[in-house]
Amino acid sequence: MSDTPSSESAAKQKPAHFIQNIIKRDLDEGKVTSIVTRFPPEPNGYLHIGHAKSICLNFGLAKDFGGQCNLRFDDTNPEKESDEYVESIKRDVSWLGFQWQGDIRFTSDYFDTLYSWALELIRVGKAYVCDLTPEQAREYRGTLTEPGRNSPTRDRSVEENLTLFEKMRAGEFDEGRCSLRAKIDMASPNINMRDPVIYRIKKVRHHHTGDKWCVYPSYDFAHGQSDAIEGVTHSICTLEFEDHRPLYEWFIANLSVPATPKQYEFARLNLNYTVTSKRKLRQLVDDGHVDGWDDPRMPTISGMRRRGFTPASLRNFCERIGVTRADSVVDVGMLEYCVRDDLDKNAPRAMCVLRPLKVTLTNYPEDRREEFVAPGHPNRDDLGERRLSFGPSLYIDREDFREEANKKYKRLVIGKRVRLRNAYVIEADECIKDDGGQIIEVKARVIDNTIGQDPEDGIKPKGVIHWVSAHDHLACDVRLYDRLFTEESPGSGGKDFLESINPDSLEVLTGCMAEPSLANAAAEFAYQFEREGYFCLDEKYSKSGKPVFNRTIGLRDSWAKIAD
RNA sequence: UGGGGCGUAGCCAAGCGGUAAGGCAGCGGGUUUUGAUCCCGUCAUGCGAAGGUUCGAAUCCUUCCGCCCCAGCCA
Repeated sequence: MSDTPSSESAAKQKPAHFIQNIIKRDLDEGKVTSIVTRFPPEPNGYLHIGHAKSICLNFGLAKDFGGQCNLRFDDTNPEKESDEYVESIKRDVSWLGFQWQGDIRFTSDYFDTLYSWALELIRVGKAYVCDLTPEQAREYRGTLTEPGRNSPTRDRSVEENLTLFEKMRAGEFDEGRCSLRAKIDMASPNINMRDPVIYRIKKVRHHHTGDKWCVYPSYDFAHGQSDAIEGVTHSICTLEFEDHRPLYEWFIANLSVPATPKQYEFARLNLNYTVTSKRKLRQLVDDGHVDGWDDPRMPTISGMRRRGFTPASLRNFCERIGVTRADSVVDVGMLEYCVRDDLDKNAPRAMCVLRPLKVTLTNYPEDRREEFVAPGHPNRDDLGERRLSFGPSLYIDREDFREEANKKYKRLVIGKRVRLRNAYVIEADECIKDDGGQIIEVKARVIDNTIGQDPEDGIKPKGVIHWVSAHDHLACDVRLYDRLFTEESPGSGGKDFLESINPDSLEVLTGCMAEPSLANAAAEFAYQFEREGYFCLDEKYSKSGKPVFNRTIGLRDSWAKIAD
């Protein structure tokens, strides 16, 4: 019996955003009978959190409205593109949980059609071969406040243009020698309409078409027409393309395209303490500030995957931040919340001591061993249970012991008691220091009959700490990550963004000790190390028998505020 | 200083003439063998500003202010 009335769930539903409203209206009015969207990355780098927003939007819309979403590589500039990027993008989209409709598309698959459309434009006198060099073209274009001037070759005959363009295609001209331009309006207040270049010469091998072409269509000439070829109904891009929309529409109106897609723009994602420009991410990689595109500190999809972020958490994040036309900077804390939210619900629990401190139980027989059973998750029986072996010698975290402390400190203190998670309550008697005054061991006593119950004398411990036994644990390393930048907006105020790199964004802990069950950890599988945070195996640095764990994200820590 | 956009809490974001949803963060409290989770409460007499229209304005009008994008043969 379902007791969730649809009205109640409807009341809790997130309100539709402006693009969903546009689609609803188009469907209602019969402008389209079903929708087609597309995610169109250029394969010139790795995908990042900003792309995740676009992916979730485009694939999400198709799902919500029963339409389809294509994956199309917008590969019109062979100089920057490669198969390595194509492969990583395919992997990232799939990993995020989306499946594109049909085969993967490449804009380069449409080069023949695009070329014929260029000829079509020439034949109706709406495109011409321009002999201006790139530098001259810039001068002729005018400025933001001054109109441009017509190219000296703007009025060539159709025949001459056809001949010249064919020669361009045949490789008879050097790069930059000439270009094909749309004949629109050199005085337009919109600079994109001042006779934009639609074909340029690039004698570069293309990752997908090889050496077939030496002229390549520009983004503006390729994008809308490719949308039309695929039957895309709603072509969604970011705000900076807004000024290109009149041009997008001009091509659709002036060419014999099979459909009339419409372009809509939304605000790209910005996150504080993060950079999301391809140029900057590339620089972090190339200059060696990080371990590669998939460094766990990177906001790339591959970096976040290695870090231990889950597809569901990223999708949830994209859902929560909304889709609008207002420039905004989302607090990275929102992302962290989504990651914790998903991991808390799904990650099995385990104990791992990050900074070991030896504890000897003086009243526990030296040769005695016990086994305790602990739940895999405090409120999910389906996650099973694990076995913990207990003995007279243990390790706890250095942070969890103090010789003396005030009442706010709820961990182990001399003369006080603490609960060992899933095991006994113990009481500390003394600690031993080395010559440098460093505490190297704690002597403590087990309080009898405290498994699953409070001490019989009524003196209850205030806190609970995690532990591993000395005789049975797994040695491991742990890599702790902090935000990559120390400033909310790296590189703002004319500074170089590299100046605000956080020198402490990576802390490698060696000699950590985990409970034995962690020996079976697999990459991309999250655990909660109780009281520490969420962790997953790092595939790159782990070796058999010596795992390395990445801290995906720490637990929320209200003690940190009290401790200050 | 041309053109195109955008301004609702610390952050994100609903709202579309009927008297400011929700989430994150924060703060206070409760439960707890994780200082976690969970639960409860609290958080905009005001929507960039000033005028105007109206019984009534975040929503309509006017003016002003601020921020973002555009002068690649990049996307």
